[in-house]
Amino acid sequence: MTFSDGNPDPTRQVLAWYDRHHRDLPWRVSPAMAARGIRPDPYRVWLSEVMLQQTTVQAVKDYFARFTAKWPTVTDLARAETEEVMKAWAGLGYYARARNLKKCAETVAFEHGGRFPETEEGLKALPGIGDYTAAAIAAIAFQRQAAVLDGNVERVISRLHAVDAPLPGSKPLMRQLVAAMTPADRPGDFAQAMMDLGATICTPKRPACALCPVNASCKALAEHDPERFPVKAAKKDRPVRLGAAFVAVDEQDAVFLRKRPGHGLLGGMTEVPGTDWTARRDGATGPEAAPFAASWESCGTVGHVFTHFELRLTVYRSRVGRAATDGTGWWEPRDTLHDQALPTVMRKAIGLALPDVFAPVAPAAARAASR
DNA sequence: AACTCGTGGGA
DNA sequence: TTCCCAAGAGT
Repeated sequence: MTFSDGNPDPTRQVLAWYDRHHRDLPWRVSPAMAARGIRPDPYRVWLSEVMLQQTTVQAVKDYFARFTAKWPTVTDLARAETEEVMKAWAGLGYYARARNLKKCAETVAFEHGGRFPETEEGLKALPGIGDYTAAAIAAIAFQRQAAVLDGNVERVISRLHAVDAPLPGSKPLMRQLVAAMTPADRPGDFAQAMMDLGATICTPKRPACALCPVNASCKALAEHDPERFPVKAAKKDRPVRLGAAFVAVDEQDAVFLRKRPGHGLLGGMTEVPGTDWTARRDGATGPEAAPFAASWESCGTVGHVFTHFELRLTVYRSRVGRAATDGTGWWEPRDTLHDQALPTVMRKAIGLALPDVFAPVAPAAARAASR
């Protein structure tokens, strides 16, 4: 089949490329299996899609394996303790995803009889499932002709059509362009093909256009500057915030931990006591800011980069009796410390205070941050 | 519509 | 070193 301009149908070119060059991923049903009518488990599709939100395939693989081993079905996950889910998610980031994951599992298990809705609209009504994830599950798990638009597809589409309008404003246009390409017969394979193409060929820098199945149709390549796309709005600067963290250790090497509020930054995760993180350079980051009196000893500073600010956290350590602490937390034995729902920044802080508990994380970055 | 929300890896 | 960014969602 050819179009009037003489180029092959880009949709079929993309699918044919996917048949040969698709990535093998733990949550994926290969195109050969899909052709034989094998359908992926909607639970595994959903879990992988949520984990992959703004997160690399490499980072997701281990977490996906642990989650599916521990909770093989959505009902298993729905019955789990929320704290156990937060512990299993610790280190993956964007912790609202874990809270919504649990809520979504409960809704599916207890209000939908353990089955996921099969339409985009039904899926999007669930917590943690937005435009992209709803379309991806509908297409991949339920063979619905849904237009799947993620960062990879945005790059491929914006280059194919040389979309000059900047993201995110150009998203509706791009969704329309994807919808026009999405086939009725293999919508799930097509979505995954476009994402694989964006991840392996149509890359942000130095795309391998010579290997691209749709290079003959690509307007950006014809203009000799594919890297110009997608055009994006200017990003804001990342301010620095300062704070202090206090690692209290008792006679048995247990560490005093607290639970953060269930919403906002690192919501629902575990922490060591500390100050607020403020932009003020004259803010209290010394031992006088500690939640309880002790002979606090400075351990140095850890740096940590969040999405919209950079943190420099001064870390203090003290050996204290259990009676010295307030009632806002608990004492966690050092043997079970690494199983807690501690986000990476807290592991860095504890690692600086107690190098034999957590290996110091990213020492180079920590040194840079302390300057 | 513009902010908030993590982390690690690659160039 | 610094920057970018990776299968985005919620508010």
